[in-house]
Amino acid sequence: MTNKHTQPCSVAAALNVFGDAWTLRIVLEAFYGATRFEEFRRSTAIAKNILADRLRQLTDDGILARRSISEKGTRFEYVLTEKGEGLSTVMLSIIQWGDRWVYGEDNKPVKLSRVGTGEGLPLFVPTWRDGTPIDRDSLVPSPGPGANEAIKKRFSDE
Amino acid sequence: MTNKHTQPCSVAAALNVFGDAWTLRIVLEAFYGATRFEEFRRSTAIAKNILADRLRQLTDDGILARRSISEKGTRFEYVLTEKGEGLSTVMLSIIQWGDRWVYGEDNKPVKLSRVGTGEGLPLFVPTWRDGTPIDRDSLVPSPGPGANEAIKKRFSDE
DNA sequence: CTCCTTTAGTTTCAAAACGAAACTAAAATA
DNA sequence: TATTTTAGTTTCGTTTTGAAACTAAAGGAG
Repeated sequence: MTNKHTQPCSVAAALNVFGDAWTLRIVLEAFYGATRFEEFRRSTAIAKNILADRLRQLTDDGILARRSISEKGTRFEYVLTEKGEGLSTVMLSIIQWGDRWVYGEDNKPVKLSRVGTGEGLPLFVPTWRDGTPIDRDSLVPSPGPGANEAIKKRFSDE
Repeated sequence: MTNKHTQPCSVAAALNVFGDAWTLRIVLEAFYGATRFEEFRRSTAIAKNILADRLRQLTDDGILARRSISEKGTRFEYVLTEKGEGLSTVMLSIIQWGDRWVYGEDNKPVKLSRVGTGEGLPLFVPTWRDGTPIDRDSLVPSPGPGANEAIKKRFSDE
């Protein structure tokens, strides 16, 4: 990812990390437990050169950590860092959106449940502290502590 | 997006819709209230040909609806459909991840608050019904109602 | 009504990214 | 020891991107 986005915006910054066709797919497989190069390749059917590149990016960006497995080996495992685990909310909301809007609730390809209980993944809806769902028109953006002049100008009056 | 992903997977399907550098950035601006071509272009600094293409995709994919404004005009507005509004959870979790892991909580460029009260956007964490946060190792994937043979084979025993 | 600016694009063309296939080399397995 | 698997890299044609120039209609100013 060649730092395409330069504007101060968390979504832009996030897209510099995973704004492409494969990165989040790889992260999903890591969530499902994949750790090895061939594991990622088989489960996603991504081309090997692209996979190698993305794993390098993800490692550079601190989402995955690459650890040598078996002394003096050319074998490695890729494991999610804390920053990578932090993407779980993003992953889960994408899964729920795809289930609902692409496949439909009763046609979803994969079901996620809780180990032990078997309880299904509950649909989650972000809410305000009083429990009201956060919808678009209850939200107002304003310059944050790290805003630059452009952001201040843009969000001060509108 | 040339339906790059063919596997039955909600994340793969979602990436066919927004797995690129710009689409979610455009959707964010729509959330912030942008409706017009030039509005999207100014706020994102995207190239015009790319913007035109992405707006077309988003319209084709049912995320935005393109509506003529002012009779017999070549002026249009792009508004989020219900499917597009459905991405709000995804948008919010990306924003929170970027705030936390790219900029840092006390350096975020944009602050989101509730209209009226001014209440800040609460950090949201998906939980099981008993309130336990959903973490990676409490989750187990299994074939869903729309699973094909490949999915069944993959998730039945592991 | 006329000129100027804004909006909403399309076209062109060079540069960058993608991806299939072949190739490499070490390690694990039979 | 031979074969297969793993983890890549290299090559090269195809696709996508993006900056810049170009169109053409609509809106606004005087």
